[in-house]
Amino acid sequence: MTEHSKVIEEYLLTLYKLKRAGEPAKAVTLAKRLDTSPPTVHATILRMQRDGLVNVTKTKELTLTKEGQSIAEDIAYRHNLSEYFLCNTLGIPWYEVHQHAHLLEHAMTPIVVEKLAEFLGKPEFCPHGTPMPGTELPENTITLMEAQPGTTVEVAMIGEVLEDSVDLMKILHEHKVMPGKQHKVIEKTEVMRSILLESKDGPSSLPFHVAEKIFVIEIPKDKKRSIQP
Amino acid sequence: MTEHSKVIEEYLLTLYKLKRAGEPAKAVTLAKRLDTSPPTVHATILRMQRDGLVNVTKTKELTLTKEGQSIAEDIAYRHNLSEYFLCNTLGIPWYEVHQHAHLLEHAMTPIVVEKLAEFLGKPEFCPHGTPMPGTELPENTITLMEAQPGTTVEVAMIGEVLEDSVDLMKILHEHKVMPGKQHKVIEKTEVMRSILLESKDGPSSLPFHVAEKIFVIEIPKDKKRSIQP
DNA sequence: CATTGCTGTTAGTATATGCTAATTTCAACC
DNA sequence: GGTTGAAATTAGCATATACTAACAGCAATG
Repeated sequence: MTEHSKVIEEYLLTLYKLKRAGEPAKAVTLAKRLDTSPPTVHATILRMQRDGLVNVTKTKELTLTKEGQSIAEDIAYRHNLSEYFLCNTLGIPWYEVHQHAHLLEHAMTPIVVEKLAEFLGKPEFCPHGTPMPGTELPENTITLMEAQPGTTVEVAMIGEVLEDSVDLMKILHEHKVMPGKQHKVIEKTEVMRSILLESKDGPSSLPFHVAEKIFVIEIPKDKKRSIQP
Repeated sequence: MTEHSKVIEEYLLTLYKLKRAGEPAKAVTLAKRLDTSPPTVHATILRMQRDGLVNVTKTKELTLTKEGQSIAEDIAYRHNLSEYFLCNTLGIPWYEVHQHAHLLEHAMTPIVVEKLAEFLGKPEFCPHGTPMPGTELPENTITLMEAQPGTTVEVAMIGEVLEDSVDLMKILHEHKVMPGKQHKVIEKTEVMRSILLESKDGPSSLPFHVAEKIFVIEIPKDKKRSIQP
């Protein structure tokens, strides 16, 4: 497990997240996510292949090798741990921590990771609800898109894709669409392509493409507010 | 104050530390400290000149520009703050924190720096006793080389040059030659080129080249143990 | 004054990372 | 089957960072 450059670590992490989200792990997707040109991505992938980090299938799908996977999980862990620290220890708002963690994740030695994890009490989820590698979301987790109008749901995780837009994150925050909060699904309107929610903090409207990336757990009616005070 | 690469930040920090230590800020020195070849240093300095970070005098001395100085102080602050955090919050031994901070110092956004400083209570010294930029050691600080046999001194700072050798740092730790600890100067032998110390934890012998980099404060006889329990 | 030796500099390379423009490939669609 | 369009790739280039080998400059020393 040699050390790799920041760039390579970014590629690995992005591939890892794409796979997690069930999105196609192709070169174009990487290019879009990383905001780099396709030729650059191409060249970088060649180096990663050479170094045994990824494989390319006949259909041009990118798959992480054992080693690539292992490194990616490591980076994801450092990222989530950093976010947890920034939010819970330093008090940086949960919707802002992503960008800061983005730098820290490449600058932590194994000892720092270990000591930080101990200090934080070995958290299993980052402030956006993303489980650390090795941990999973509850079985009954669905996306907000799949939630039926009339039901009440508790937010479990804000999809990582959404984290890139601080503006959007801030709005989610203002509407208390955040892990642990409960919302009632009012309606899903195809015309507006958005979902209307209501919580004790007021109503919210989320476009479909956002709702797709928000993961929730349906709360049985008789257990409502069991978690949320 | 544009962002600069890790490499450039390293050069700036090294120049800053050289100047602090009163050592010649020349290209060769940089090459040795950074363990890179002279041609590489040469080329990098050209870029730094181009970018308004350093000036080169006729005698080939390197001086930081206003901007270079300002960035260097920033990095030094991030470094010292990181060390303080790693040592006091995470419990990593003081003689090991340098290497870890070396990575973190380039990965902290201004907000993280600010929040971390608040969290730590705005410390003024790192675990090695190095003052944060803007803070100074007491006026009466001398090097251990200058301390007279027979006097008792309290360690104020372990020179940053020494931090690079973990082995040496560990020995200093084992002999309790660390900030805040008091030692009696027994003798300074020219033949052995070393200084003999004694503290309640036992005797120590430090070679001159190390003693030169250890900064102490002479403790008046009647005030001995006023600080150390 | 000439030699020695450190320091700085030039020349020549290499690699990682980035770009644009142009070309190829390939599947999907008419 | 041929066309079209997205995706991949190639060509050509630029910059930052590294190296070794070779050479230049200059001060100290004999």
